Amino acid sequence: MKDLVLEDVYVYLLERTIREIKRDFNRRLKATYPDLSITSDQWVILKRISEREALNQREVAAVTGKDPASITRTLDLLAKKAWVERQEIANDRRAYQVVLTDEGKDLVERLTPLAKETREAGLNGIAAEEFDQFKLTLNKIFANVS
Amino acid sequence: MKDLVLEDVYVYLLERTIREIKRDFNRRLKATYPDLSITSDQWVILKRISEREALNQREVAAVTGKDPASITRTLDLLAKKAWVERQEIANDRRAYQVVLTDEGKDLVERLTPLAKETREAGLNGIAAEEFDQFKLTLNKIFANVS
DNA sequence: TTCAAAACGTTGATATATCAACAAAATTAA
DNA sequence: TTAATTTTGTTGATATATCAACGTTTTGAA
Repeated sequence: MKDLVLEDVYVYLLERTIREIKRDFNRRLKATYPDLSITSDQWVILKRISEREALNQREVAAVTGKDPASITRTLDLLAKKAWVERQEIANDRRAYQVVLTDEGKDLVERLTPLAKETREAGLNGIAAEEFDQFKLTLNKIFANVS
Repeated sequence: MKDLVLEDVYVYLLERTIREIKRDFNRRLKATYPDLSITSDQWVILKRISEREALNQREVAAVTGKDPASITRTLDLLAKKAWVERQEIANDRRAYQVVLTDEGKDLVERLTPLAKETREAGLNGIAAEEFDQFKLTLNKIFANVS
């Protein structure tokens, strides 16, 4: 096989981009809230929960694109920090309803602008059509390998 | 902030795509070599080493886009499997030269077609110009957040 | 209704990522 | 040359990903 230039290995490009996006978010976080200890993965979960009325852990996994096992463990951490609660569901004793505490809601309020900044910084100089095309290709790749 | 449709959250799109690419590779691996135990991260490291004459761990980290600490640990695993060796460097006692064993070289030979398949499967139906544009945008995002 | 199958969440094992702290060695500056 | 700085790799702590196995509960089919 002919060797691929590193920059043609798109898994590499994808991974390094994600890594930097997360770092960028962490930098902004630390700059604004130096004492707040939250990872970008935890943030995504909190944010997604905040956007729904009610959802169980399987649904949290679905809307974040994460594994149910990871969700279990991360929710443990988030619950320990008192940002989320697991509530029993009347008609299904297998599942929990996951909700934000008041503190969790407050946190989401405060951090949402940072997340927005991170997003906009990443998309700086990229027109809407270009971004649309980008998502299109990305989704093609996703569909191809799924 | 106006809510983002999940499919507009590009970190989510990027992550799920990477996840599926890795899964796809694992599926092909298991189908062809059911008893071979190697992760896609380990594979990338082996492959990159195979492409160079000589490199130390810091350089392995660089060409794979990974953290030196991760490289240390993954090389431990690869060495235990006798696919790589750390060789002393004459004029620098801090560093190791990382090389493939014969077994490692053989493995790379055997798995390279699978990697190629995975790559081509992912890019199926995506023209060269479209892929170029995709990389362009991806690199813009990377540059923006770096 | 009963029983098999599916759904939901948890846990264990293993691999990896990240960051900080560290030791040893090499390099640079004074 | 000596001393400060940088480089290289390792280790520890913590978080997350993945997959399999599992217990409990619910659902669906016979």
